[in-house]
Amino acid sequence: MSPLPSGLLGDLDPTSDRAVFRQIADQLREAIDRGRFREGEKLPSEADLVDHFGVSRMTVRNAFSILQGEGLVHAEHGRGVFVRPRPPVRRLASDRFARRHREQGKSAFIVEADAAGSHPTVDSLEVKEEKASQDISTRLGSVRRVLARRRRYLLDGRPVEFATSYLPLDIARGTPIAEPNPGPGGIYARLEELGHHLDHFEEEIRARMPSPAEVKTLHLAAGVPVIHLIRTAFDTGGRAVEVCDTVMAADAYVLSYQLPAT
Amino acid sequence: MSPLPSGLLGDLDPTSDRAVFRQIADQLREAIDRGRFREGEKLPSEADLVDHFGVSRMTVRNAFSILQGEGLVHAEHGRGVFVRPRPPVRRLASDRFARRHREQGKSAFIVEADAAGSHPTVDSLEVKEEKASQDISTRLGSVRRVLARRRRYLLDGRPVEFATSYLPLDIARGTPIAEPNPGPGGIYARLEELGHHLDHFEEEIRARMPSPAEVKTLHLAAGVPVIHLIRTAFDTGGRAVEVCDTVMAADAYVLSYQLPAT
DNA sequence: CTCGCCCACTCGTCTAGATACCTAAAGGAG
DNA sequence: CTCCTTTAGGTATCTAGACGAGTGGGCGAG
Repeated sequence: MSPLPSGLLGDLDPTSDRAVFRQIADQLREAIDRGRFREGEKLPSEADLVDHFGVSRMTVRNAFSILQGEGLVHAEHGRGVFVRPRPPVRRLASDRFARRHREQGKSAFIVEADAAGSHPTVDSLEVKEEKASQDISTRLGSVRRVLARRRRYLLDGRPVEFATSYLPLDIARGTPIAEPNPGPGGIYARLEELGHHLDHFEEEIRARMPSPAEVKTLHLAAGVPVIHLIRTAFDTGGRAVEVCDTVMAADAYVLSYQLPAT
Repeated sequence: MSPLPSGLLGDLDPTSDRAVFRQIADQLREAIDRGRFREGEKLPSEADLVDHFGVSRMTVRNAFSILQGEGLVHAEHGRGVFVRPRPPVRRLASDRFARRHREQGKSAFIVEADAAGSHPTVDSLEVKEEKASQDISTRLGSVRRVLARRRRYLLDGRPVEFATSYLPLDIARGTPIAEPNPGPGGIYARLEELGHHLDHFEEEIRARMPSPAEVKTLHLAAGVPVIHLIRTAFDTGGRAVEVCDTVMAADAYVLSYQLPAT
């Protein structure tokens, strides 16, 4: 219960219209922005702040809850509240599905993570046939049932992405694509071997807060949104041959695209 | 203080490990997902839920606070808590900067919004020379000062996007680009007229929770992330001629890109 | 020295109020 | 009829305290 170092945080302004817990949140936010507290560093405990500001504990907790919602800090039960470190991000370039990257033998995720010096893992593999949702059916051109390939990607043990690929049964059934491990180069390599020469991809990107299930699967901290990416692969005949639905921890990714100016 | 319609919400499970306020949040979330409460509809008041579940008010508020963080509901002081309606989204296609779209005379934003039947506005215009931040300087190739063009875009009165364009002074100073209204086709049209023939754009996309300033500028509800897009325009000589830093309300946008498979 | 236990510290959850302020509708004064 | 006041029903903020439970260090037993 050592008192706060004086000067670290200021006083409240009783004349202000701003609610006390917001003022406290503002002070902490500013201290973090100014680098007074570094990444991973422990903030003053709730009890410290109760003493320093002379408010009740709920008020302090309200302040912390604001900062958590902003993704600035995270609380650890029994330890304290910490400045949330910015994890290393994974950059996705727009040429990541270029044919030349498929010749290697490993999946794009593994190759890329190895190059970045991280330790990649893939788990939660599930491959099965199922009924297509309305949305997937529309994107694939009115198919009823699809082959679904689900998997989760981890970097250095941290889950960062959860993806499901959907393929029409007439394309995928009975091929290596329906196997848990589709072989070198991934399913895009298999699709081309099967005569579905890929022409282009379309990607749709949204960002939103995660559902409770996504929080669990991706071990998301409070205040971390997800990037929801839906990619459709088209063959040279203009047919949609695959839809991949991906949910990514937003703090782990930067997406990068090149657009022609023509 | 009319009692809740029975059957709308269930009971608590006292044997569950799950905290009471989470159980309440779960029930409300499920009721919303199942369509028991529609978009814009008012949820039971805090007092109703206090009575129904036999808990204290703080517990109910905690439950609401979870749902707010998920972007599912929003509270209106003195009115109630409402299911947050999903606003119409603006789709950004990857060909939105194609040269053919520039010949029209109006800015891309206006044309597109008119086509979608919304009422577009642009405000908060500011054009001035300033010192380049480290990041902007790097992207533009070590320039010290830049012309900054700031503006905010609104759809039907709702702010959806806040953007700043940065251009090297040797390109922009003294040209229509330095005017508040750069003329038909926007600054990309002017750049081409000035001999900077555009070759391609690079876009970097991140998603995160907004800063307090962004919440204010974009009138963001709780639980709405922002999409942060940084676009760099390159001329045919490979020089970066503009960087545009855009912050978008994530619930108002779907980004769409086409990637070649080659 | 090592292991296990205890205790201090810390956040998590919940209660039971009090006061403030906002909104909307009803009702009364003009 | 119009406008203002009242009032009921909402959320916003804050207090004071209780108990639960995870963490980690210190200390004593072996």
